[in-house]
Amino acid sequence: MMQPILLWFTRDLRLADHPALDAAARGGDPIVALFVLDDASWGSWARGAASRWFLAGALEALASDVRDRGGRLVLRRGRADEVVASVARAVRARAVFWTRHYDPWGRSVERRLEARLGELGVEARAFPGFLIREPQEVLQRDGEPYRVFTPFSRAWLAHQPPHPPLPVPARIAFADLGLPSETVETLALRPTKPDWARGLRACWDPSERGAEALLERFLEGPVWNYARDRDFPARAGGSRLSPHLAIGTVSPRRVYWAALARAEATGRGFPAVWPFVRQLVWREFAWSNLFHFPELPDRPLRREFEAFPWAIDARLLRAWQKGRTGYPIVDAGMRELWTTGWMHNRVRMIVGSFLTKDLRIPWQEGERWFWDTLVDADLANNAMGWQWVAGCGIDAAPYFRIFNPVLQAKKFDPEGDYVRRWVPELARLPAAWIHEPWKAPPLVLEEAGVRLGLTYPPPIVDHEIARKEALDAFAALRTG
DNA sequence: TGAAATGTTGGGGCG
DNA sequence: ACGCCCCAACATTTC
Repeated sequence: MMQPILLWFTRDLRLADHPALDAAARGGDPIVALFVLDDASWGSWARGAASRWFLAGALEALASDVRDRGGRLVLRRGRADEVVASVARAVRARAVFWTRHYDPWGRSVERRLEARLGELGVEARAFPGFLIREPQEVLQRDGEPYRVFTPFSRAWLAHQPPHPPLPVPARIAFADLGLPSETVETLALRPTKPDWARGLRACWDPSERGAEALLERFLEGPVWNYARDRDFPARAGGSRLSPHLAIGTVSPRRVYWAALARAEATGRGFPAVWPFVRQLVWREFAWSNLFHFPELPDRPLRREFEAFPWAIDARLLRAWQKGRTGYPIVDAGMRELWTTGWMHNRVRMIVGSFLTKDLRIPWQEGERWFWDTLVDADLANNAMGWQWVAGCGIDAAPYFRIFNPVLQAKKFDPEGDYVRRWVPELARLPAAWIHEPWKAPPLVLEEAGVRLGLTYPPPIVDHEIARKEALDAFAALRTG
């Protein structure tokens, strides 16, 4: 038998627009498909629970696609560099191909792997595919990375248009060499004793086909109203592709091209899809940030924030996590997250501001919670988002930008539909009071069946006071 | 990808 | 008729 190519799947669990797979298939060599569940190399940033659930489904779907082509997706756990090298040796691979990482942990795994493969005399080739552009491509004139989104996006757009996405290779010679393999079950990616994944199953199809369906649905209509609808959490204005982009069941380039092609085909042109494409560029910006500032997930990029007087309070943190803060829009968001593994982006900003400014709990606590509970948990997006909302990032909201949860709710959930959906104990309150039930007249509360402190908590902090305290804390930071 | 505080303007009530 | 005041509406500044 010809020497196979070992295809190490990472966050690229798809067949379409997969440069490493395409290159491997092109030569006609047999391809051994391998996925390694490696928690150790990522340390405290090993995948969280919700994204493990999503991963399980994506692996099953990919395994099925590989099986349909005569092969078998080999599943292993352990240090990826060790496992990949040992499988490469066992199958006498000619080469190992994979999709490149951009986070510091993945990059060091790759460096160790390259060294091991070098010793074995096996070719090692890393391909793009996780991002549309490489982070090294989009730099300022002086070679420094951009620190502000707008100029980054301008420069990003000014580059040559990306290549069109690659189709699924017509012929892929996936091999089944009878290698020992875990199963998706033995990898224990899904919850068992308390099965909290019911809401996730109802929401997501974690497969390449699921991603394709979402993309098609989105481009059939919602994309044209994206700019108008995206900020209203009760509307289905977004694509919901984020978990697929995080795990690679769709490529960002495919999404980008599909949007542009649809704009073209319907005679609308680029501006019609820019608000949506812009979100893809934000993702590129986040990964550029992480690539150039590898401490992004753990340390504030504005170092003075190391000295910020946080107010750590486990009781308040738990109330936030459980969606029992007494601020309906915050609680709705946190419960949507818990139930579905996803939260509307506008609401992510509101709950983030509430945690870091109103409760003055360190942004890393929020980042951790999101990391564990989001199906779309993405190291760069998550870290950048939390640093942004806390005011310590490089293109961050100024420290004094404190969201008022009631005003935000009235503005972006004017009828209260979002709150009604996720905080059912308030569902019968009229829109006038639903975002601040503590101000509602007793009779209104009674008619809606709301008993503050019993059926729904009173606010755990007073926003007016918390806001002033946060500003004082920031002032203390500035004067040193 | 804010919100609150403060300043300005102009219409209208009223002595 | 006039000046004064109030205050809503809007703009600007500040946090």
